[in-house]
Amino acid sequence: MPPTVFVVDDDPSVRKSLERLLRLSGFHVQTFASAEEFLACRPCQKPKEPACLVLDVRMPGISGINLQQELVKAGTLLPVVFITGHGDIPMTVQAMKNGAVDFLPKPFAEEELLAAVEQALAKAARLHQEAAEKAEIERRISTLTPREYEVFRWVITGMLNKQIAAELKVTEKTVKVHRARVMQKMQAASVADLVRLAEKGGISPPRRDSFPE
Amino acid sequence: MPPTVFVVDDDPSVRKSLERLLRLSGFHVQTFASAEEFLACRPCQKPKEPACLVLDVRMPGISGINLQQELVKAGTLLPVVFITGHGDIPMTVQAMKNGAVDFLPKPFAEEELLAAVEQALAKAARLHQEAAEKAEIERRISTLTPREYEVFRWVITGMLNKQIAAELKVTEKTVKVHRARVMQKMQAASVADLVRLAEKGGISPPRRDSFPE
DNA sequence: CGAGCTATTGGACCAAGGTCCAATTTACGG
DNA sequence: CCGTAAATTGGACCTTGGTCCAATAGCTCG
Repeated sequence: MPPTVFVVDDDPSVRKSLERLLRLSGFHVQTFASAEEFLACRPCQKPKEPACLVLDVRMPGISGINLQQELVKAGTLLPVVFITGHGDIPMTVQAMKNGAVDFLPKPFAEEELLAAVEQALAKAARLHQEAAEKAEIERRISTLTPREYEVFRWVITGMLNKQIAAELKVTEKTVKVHRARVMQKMQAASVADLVRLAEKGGISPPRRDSFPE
Repeated sequence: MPPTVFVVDDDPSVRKSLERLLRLSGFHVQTFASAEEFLACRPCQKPKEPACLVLDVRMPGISGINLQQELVKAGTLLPVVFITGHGDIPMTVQAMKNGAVDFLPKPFAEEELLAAVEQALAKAARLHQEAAEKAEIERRISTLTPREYEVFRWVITGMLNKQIAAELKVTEKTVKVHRARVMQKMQAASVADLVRLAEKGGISPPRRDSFPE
């Protein structure tokens, strides 16, 4: 199935020609006449397949820049390619700071847009991949009991079972049990794996209770 | 000691006023009349302290954009704040894609420039920190003998000594010795530490020789 | 050629990790 | 009030990892 390109532009003729161009290039296209209309389409903002957004900067109502900001704030991983007839430099800077893939002033060559869209879709694929991995890791973490989670965080600091036991004020035996469950649930074959999973999952090491020195 | 701000602009009056503004704001300032002049200053491109570059886009000879590109290619970690009198959107996009912190069309408010410079210096501090860490890790890795390096790469995959020994076609004993040296030289207290050092140092796991299945 | 570094291995020993068995206590929801 | 899940602990046993000792062989550099 071809990747989807969303197009948001208030000018019907632009929508029409963009849709035609993109379809002929093999993409699935969905157009919207305004930012509001796009926002109304919930599934569009968290597509299951990699997708990207071709967005007009200047539109009645919510501007393209504002729409992008909203999407970023919402954590939507939808790379944006801006097109504009009347853009200025501060606007461009803002858009790029917010992670836009490209910012094309009209008129632009068709190849320019297509290149930008390709790049945006490539980025979308990367983001999707990373998000999926992170989600899977977080899913596994969510199956840990509170105690197991504690042990998990200590283990990835490289501490010995004995030390962790002292930290949690339990016996080494208990730590071993929890630790084994953590390895199982996280599907890690070694401490090395566990450390990598923790890094990707953004797990911070705990701060110690006791001060040995 | 205050951080340094490099200023490159062909207009003497701009240099003068920028230098004055930045000095009054507490920065150490060094000005250049052209990209060539800046490039001639070798130490400026790899400063020991965090620094940043305020750069005019349009200049005779090498343009600001090209200078930035050269610096990026050379791996210089010098955040750039662009200023320009006659910039256009494609130029802005290019500059931002190359990692510019900001792109200010003249005339701009003094506060705008100062804010951008502050941000650039903050970024410089981060980059410096990261580069220093990476350099230190690479220094440690460079002290490893070839064999130790091999063992290092296998250890961080989480393999057992026995398995590594089979992989290298030596006895488990030998692996233990190398492994101990690796831990020493890398200054790692645990496998968890070692894995993190490897990640930061960009060490890739080796591909296996033998196929157990 | 001898000095020094590297790679290799052996033995002995202890500490630590992992696993199988089973058990008790606590807390929460139906 | 009972069943389930979580947390805790014990014992026995084996595998691994880490460390101390010492030794041999190949190699390169003065």
